[in-house]
Amino acid sequence: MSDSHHLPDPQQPHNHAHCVSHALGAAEQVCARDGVRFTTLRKRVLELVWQSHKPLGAYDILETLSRDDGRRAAPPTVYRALDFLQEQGLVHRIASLNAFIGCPSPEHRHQGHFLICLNCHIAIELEQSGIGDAIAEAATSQGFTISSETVEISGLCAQCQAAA
Amino acid sequence: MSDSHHLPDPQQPHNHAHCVSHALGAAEQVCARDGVRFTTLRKRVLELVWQSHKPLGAYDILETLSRDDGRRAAPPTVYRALDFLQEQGLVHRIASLNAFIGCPSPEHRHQGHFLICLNCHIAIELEQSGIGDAIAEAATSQGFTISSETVEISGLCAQCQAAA
DNA sequence: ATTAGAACTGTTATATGATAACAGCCCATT
DNA sequence: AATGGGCTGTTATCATATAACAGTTCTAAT
Repeated sequence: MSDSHHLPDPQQPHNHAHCVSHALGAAEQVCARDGVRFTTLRKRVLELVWQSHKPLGAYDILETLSRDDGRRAAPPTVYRALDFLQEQGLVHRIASLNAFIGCPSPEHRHQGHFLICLNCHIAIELEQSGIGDAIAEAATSQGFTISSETVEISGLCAQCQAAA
Repeated sequence: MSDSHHLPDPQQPHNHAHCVSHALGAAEQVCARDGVRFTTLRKRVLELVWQSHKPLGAYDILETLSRDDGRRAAPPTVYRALDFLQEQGLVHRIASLNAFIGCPSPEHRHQGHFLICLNCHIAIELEQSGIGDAIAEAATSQGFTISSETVEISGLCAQCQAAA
């Protein structure tokens, strides 16, 4: 499967089913490549995370899961699936929101850098931004070795500004 | 009071009392300038946050406060003080740790960018790093208007690497 | 096919972080 | 000295996350 086509801009109206199927397909591939199990539960949780481009709380996922199954799921069920998905780079955690969002390009491991709209709540992952370089440079200048980065920029997206 | 002298490197041994008195002095000034009340409680909380260069949890502060007073303080007491201190730019919140750290230069309002050591837990605020510019550029290119930034880099500081 | 071990999921209980709502106090201005 | 706004105390509760252990399912090796 090729990834050379562009994914749609999350802010624009688009056929979101494509986003979901792309994400699930990419996830299958990543898990197969890495020899880890993409179980039904993990797939369901990833699918729920991808229900929109808005970061989703673990308890929101839990509630949907519980509703779908008719019985009460417990937090560890969801957190373990989310832990797995994070380890595989299939979802990112947004620390400033205590929430999770699907990664649009999980085939290469990376830290997510996000623009998060305070109005529509959509989070856009920056893919080629120069932020990583600036961070690497700052760290190097202090003799600091990076193991993970949290970069979350909140504000107003272009669409919401135009609407206001 | 002049701020033209350099503050000590938090990672190096230093007379930490200077850090604390500098921070409290700066806080007095900022509050006077902005016409807000630097009450005893707010001062105590700021002092506790400055007890080290490690981000400190709200409940850690609460516990110390309770111990000092002999009676049980309640969470809102601390959270309200922390909210105030954040609004004045006197402390920053570290989202990835659910913790708070004193700002070394509160006289000019800014977002903190941090290097956080996973070993010694010291957080170093980057002051002139180019990260802000890279973020501004990325945001502009997307038509995004920034209202706040969370930049938290975790890894190993120079001292801890040398020690290992 | 069988089975033993590892990995995954279920379940209960609890830890940890943060806020809502209201009462009472303090203090600056009149 | 009165008054009103801002600060603090207090109780209750919500929100997020994890520990610990039991039971189930899958995989790999026989």
